[in-house]
Amino acid sequence: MKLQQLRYIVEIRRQGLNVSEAAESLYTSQPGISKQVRLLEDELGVAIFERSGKRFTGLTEPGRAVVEIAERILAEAENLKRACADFSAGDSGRLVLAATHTQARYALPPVVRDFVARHPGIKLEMHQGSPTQIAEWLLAGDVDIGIATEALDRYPQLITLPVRQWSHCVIAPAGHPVLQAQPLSLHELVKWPLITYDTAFAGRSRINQAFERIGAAPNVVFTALDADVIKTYVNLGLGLGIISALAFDAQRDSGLAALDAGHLFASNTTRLALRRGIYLRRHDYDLIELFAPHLTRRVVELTMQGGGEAYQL
Amino acid sequence: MKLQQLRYIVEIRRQGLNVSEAAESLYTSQPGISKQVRLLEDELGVAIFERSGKRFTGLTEPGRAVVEIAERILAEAENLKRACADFSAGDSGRLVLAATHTQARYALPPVVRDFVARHPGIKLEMHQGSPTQIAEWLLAGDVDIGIATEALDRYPQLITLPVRQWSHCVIAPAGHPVLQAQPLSLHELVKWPLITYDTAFAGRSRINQAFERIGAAPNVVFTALDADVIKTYVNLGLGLGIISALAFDAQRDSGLAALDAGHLFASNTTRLALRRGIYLRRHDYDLIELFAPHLTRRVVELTMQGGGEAYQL
DNA sequence: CGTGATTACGTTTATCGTAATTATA
DNA sequence: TATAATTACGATAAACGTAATCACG
Repeated sequence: MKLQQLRYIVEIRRQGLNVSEAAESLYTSQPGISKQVRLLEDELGVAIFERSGKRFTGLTEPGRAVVEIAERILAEAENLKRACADFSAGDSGRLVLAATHTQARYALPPVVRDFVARHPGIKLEMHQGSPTQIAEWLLAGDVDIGIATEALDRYPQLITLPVRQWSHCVIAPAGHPVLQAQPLSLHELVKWPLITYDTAFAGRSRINQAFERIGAAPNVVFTALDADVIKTYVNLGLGLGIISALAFDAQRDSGLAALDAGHLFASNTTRLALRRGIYLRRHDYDLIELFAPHLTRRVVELTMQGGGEAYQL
Repeated sequence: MKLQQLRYIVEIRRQGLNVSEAAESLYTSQPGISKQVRLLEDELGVAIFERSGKRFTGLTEPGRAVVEIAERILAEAENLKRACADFSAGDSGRLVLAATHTQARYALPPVVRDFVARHPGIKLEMHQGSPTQIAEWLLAGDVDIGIATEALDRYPQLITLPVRQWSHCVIAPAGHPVLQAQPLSLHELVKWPLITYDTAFAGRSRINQAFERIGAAPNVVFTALDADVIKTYVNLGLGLGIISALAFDAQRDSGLAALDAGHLFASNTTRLALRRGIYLRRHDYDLIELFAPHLTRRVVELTMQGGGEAYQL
């Protein structure tokens, strides 16, 4: 059994059981792959692929097991290279971060600033995306560290770690009558047109749940993907905004006033996600700890080997 | 990077950094290994072994990471072969079981009988040992499935699954005055000489805890590794026995009487242990389910991929 | 000096690519 | 008939073993 052979069978499956395409994507010849697959099947004593004549039509039952294990082996081989690159390259390399708007705009800037100051040799890349996009990027190996509030814990192939809890706030133009409401209630909110996040973003699910629980239908006139857009329309007087408390800054948002809404909507947990089983370099640990000081190297290691559910905020 | 090279470095470490011995144990030449190690180090760009001149004196820091990952890769490669052997050989092969006396003597016989009847082609091996021995065997890969009440959950490299709960009973020669005690109490027990398990066997720890909690010192005159020995001495009138309720059978143990002691000592959980990350064959699943019907293939798979702590009895 | 790693070198085997062949949709 | 896998074959390279060399204790 050779690592090369495992690469071949994994790639054949990835390319929809087309050996020719697998050969092309691996920059080798099609007969070479064909032969190695045969040799591997002979050595293992089982057929990996179902064939009708000469075409590959599927994976056999043992083939599914073999490919699954082969993928793990190749992933570990990648880890091995990463680990060595980590040691030999010292403070250089690339770190790819993916985050939602809320995180990228309001939570990460100081972290990124400190990180690049501390690791000038490392190329820090950052991609903004939706929670599900971030999860997909992580699974595909395009991204090292993902940060979001929603969705990440729904992927069993990802390890997630709690970063911090936050709640929502309601924003209104300065002088708006709702600012007199003491205390703020959901029944008060349903009287006004509302502007908030799109579904599956920044705790929108918790907002829906809260209104459902009291049986009232909020008048959501506009939804956006980020708090900046919401603020813009609140400023125009289109309605009240419900945004993450992280996103409001009294100084910068001078024309607006905010009311805490932590008692109205369930709180949210920002989560950091990693692909299960990946090798983390020293910089990865460093960035994680800069962002969430309680997520020390030790905590992260324990969570990764423990299966990913141990740590609680 | 070749699997062979990984085998070489892992074996060198296993043989105490002696390349010549590694070559011997792998039935190959010493210069061959030497060269491949060099090639691997060149490819990875890091030194794996520390050398003083030509002697290997230790692992470098990246070397430790490399060897650790290499071991995982090789373990997965073994799993791959096991998986294929499982499919191609059909109902044949070897299954090695390890259990403590209590389990081997009282819980496993019907399971073993049914298993060999159902899988006549499989060579079922059974080894009796102490809980820590069983754990070590599992870690070394000498044993497929381990069963014990103590110690197994203290090894993070093992996955453990709860099989069933059981409690202790007190046995006495027929006609012994303690049999009149209604209900049986710890204070009653301390009046008599006691015979029970050695430490670290069959829930002895729970027995100690119970007496400590009431601040009384039990008069343990004799300890044994198994209930059969204990019964023998109870029969001789040396004292009362405290044994697993599983181990008492009114018919076979005709000269003895038993009193339930479930209310005196905390109950124990028999656990089944597997090495983390191992590939389980169909027979492995079958034996597990025969022994513990609630541990279906699905439950075991979920526990293994979840990290080993999910399932509760 | 003896143990043990490296270097040198020749044999063998395996890998890969090109070209020809065969089978399926 | 076109697409795609297998077979055939030759060139290249990698792996391995033997023998000789070198370094440390």
